[in-house]
Amino acid sequence: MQNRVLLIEDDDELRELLTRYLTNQGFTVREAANGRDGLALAVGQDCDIVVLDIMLPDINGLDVLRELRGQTHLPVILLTARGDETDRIVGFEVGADDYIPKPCNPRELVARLQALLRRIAWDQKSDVDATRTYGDLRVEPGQRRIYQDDAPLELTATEYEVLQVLLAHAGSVVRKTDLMQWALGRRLEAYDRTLDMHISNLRKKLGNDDPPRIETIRGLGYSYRVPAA
Amino acid sequence: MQNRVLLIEDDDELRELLTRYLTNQGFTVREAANGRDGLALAVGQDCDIVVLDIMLPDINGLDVLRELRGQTHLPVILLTARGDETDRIVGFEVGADDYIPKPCNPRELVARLQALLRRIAWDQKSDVDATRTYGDLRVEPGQRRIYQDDAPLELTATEYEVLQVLLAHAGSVVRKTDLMQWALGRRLEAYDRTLDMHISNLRKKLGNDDPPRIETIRGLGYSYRVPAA
DNA sequence: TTGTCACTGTCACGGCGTTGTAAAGGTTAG
DNA sequence: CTAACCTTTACAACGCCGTGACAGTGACAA
Repeated sequence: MQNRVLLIEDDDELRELLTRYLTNQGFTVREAANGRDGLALAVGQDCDIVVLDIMLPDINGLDVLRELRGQTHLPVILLTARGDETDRIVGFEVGADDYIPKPCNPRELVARLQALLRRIAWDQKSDVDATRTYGDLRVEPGQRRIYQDDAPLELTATEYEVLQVLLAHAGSVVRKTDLMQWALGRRLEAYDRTLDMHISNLRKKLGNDDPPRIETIRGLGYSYRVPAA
Repeated sequence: MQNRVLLIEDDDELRELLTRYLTNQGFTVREAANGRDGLALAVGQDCDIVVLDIMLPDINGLDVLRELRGQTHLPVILLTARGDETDRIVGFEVGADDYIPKPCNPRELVARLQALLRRIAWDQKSDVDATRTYGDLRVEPGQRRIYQDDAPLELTATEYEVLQVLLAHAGSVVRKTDLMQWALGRRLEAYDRTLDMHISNLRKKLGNDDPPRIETIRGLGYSYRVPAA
């Protein structure tokens, strides 16, 4: 895909350098030497991403960004003088996606451009397909459900968390103290039998196989073993 | 929206410092002190964004990222030693969204976290103006109406918002706190039963089917399930 | 082997927090 | 004023977590 970059930068030398580099890297580059022209090109929608210098002769770069954000959510990377922390924070607040201090390394600029474009491409596809399978179990994080052979298990919120953590560590041991922290969100205190109960209930709901799916490692914790395929 | 950060960092001191800061800023933080645990927590999908140190005791942070990218497109911000250009470029190539040199300024970390989360929210909301259909329901954002089998539902303004949000996330769980923020535009306070009432009224207007179209996920929120085609 | 002890499995119950819903109260628009 | 609608109040029902008790089990030493 040929990506189109709008480069808003008043320093002719730097602008031409970057244009050459970006073109070499396979981008189509449009150039503007001041804020007014840049804005006009940006709202023209003929680009996929904007690289915007903060120091501009006419309008301040942050004002350009503000104006732009009133109309679009076009991705914007700011160029600014190194160390100017105020500009940086304000830039993010106004709606910049990224920030690179000048003098900027062209390779880093390209890397950040590509990262941002990739992020947008990912986001526009549905990403809730992050389902994981462990033998006959299937975790659907979006639905917060776990299926066993396509039949949903009737788990409580805590049981889901516990089983999900065990599955994520399938094959290796999860210490009780970690399991407590990750699934229940609190420390394991002495004489606290809560976890044992959840494990017991989970085993019941998973069917009390032999050997058990949730294996006890005495004195340590538990381990989920995926049944032989 | 209550954002959940997964922080993978082996330096206990830095990790606790960042956790405290992020929590203060309104994030929910989960912690992992090594790559293996971090990976397991990340695929659990109980977080919205990952902050990942490159220097880890067990698995290299870049390998963690590679592994993660095999399964999800979860946004990832890398923490790495200042000036290590190789790591930086490789990091982006492997699929990182952003990069912050250590020692990192917590304010900058928060600014970048928010910029990235905002970008994702923008990208995913791109089609709110288009008419969408979910089974026998059809959302017409232009008219602010929802049709059931071509007959308009008599919804109040708030009911429309609530149902529209649930439909936009059809099939997955919408947490009550998010639903409140997105549909009612304010935070969910304790003992606030407003949402429950709107859900109750919506269920009545949608016809109290069995199984219910709007499913309750106790302790979490609601989920609209599209009736079997 | 036998006894001890700490750890684990699980039953049953209590209590608290969450949810559903009716009805009343308050607010806003026409 | 009236009507529509959002919010609050109140209460009932339920689900789920955590606890105490007791039995079972493995580890270890004598």
